Amino acid sequence: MAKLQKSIDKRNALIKATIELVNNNGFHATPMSKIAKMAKVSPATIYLYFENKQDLVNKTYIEVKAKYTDYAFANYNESMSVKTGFETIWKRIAEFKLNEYEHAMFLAQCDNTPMIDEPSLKEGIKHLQPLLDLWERGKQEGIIKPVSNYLLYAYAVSPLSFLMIAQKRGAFQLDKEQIEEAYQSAWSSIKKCEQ
Amino acid sequence: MAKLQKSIDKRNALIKATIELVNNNGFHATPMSKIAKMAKVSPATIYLYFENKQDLVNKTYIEVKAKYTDYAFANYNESMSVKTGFETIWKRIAEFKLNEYEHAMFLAQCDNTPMIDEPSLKEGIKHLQPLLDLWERGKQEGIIKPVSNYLLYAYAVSPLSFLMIAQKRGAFQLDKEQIEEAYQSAWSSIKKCEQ
DNA sequence: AAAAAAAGAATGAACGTTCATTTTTGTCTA
DNA sequence: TAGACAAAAATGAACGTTCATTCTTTTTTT
Repeated sequence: MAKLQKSIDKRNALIKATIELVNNNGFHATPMSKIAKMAKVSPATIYLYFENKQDLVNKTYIEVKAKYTDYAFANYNESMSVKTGFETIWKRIAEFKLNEYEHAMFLAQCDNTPMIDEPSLKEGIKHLQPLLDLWERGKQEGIIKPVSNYLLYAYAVSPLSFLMIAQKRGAFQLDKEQIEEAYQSAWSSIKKCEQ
Repeated sequence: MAKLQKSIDKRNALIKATIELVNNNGFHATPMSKIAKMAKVSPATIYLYFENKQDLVNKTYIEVKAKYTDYAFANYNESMSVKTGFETIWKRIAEFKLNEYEHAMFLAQCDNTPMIDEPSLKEGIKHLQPLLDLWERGKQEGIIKPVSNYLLYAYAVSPLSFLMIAQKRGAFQLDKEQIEEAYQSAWSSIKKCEQ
């Protein structure tokens, strides 16, 4: 067990270093040698855990995406009403983007860049399924606008990415009240009018 | 004039090649030699027009950003009402993101990556000023929600970036009706309630 | 024919990856 | 239980390649 434990620690250190360095310098400007140094490991050791640099960054993406969605759905269960369920998920997503912004920034970079290969991007999308299922239910119940889930996501969730980046750049600071207001705006955007 | 003309053509070809290659491969995977080849120019020639690779990509960013905002404000003038002005600008932004998506994708990558240096990012932001001015006027007139311009942008404009990327990835297709609906959603998000 | 622009080849540095070797871990034997 | 030994893990140095940039020469322009 000691052996396995040690390995997992190193793997985690490599993933952590990758996130931090890619966030600060971008994929192109983070050499394997720097990742190794930050993880306190020899460059050669990386290749015991990952096939190559692309594999390292793909796996990092998938792990961070899983972390994101675990976080988002932590307080949610399917017996909730559509409205409560959405509020629960949305607020967790907001919390993640604003508190765990190292991870959120990394995802934003991956999602706007040809950094990650297609299969890994596909893999990452799967994790959002519970939110899509909730919306489908909402549409059937006549509570949610009968439009594509892409539109719902764009209206209600994607603004949080913009706010996270503006906040991270120090442009302004979000407080509790603004988050509540942003939530109301998100819900208004996706709920069926005048129910 | 012939000399200058020729130079501008080459410069434009270099900028165009940079956009296309960075879009497809990312900054890290587009060597100067490929940019040169696509622009039908020797690698050494690039250095007659730009200081170095970073300068090339910075200048490309600023040019594309200027193109974006010129496009966005083309039909707008300050004598319009707040509501009409916003609709005019918003629809042009939508058009740009969906039709000129090569340029829009490039901007998205720049804005989510440490690819562009800080001064050039700052330079690029300036161009949005007319929209911010319009919002300030709207707040004074009691038409627009009295909240930070960052929030207004997040609610009303940033969803378009998400939709552009989804569309570009072939995930789904936006039609006229959905754009109109997205506009209504955007306007609802920023207008002061129940005026 | 001088000056400017452009070209291709050359250069040196940096990078991803691999190789040969050492260190650590875990197991088996006496 | 001590010690030997095989397997696994880890390492630092080395390799070959690629890249941004520069140098020298050629072509074009005026």
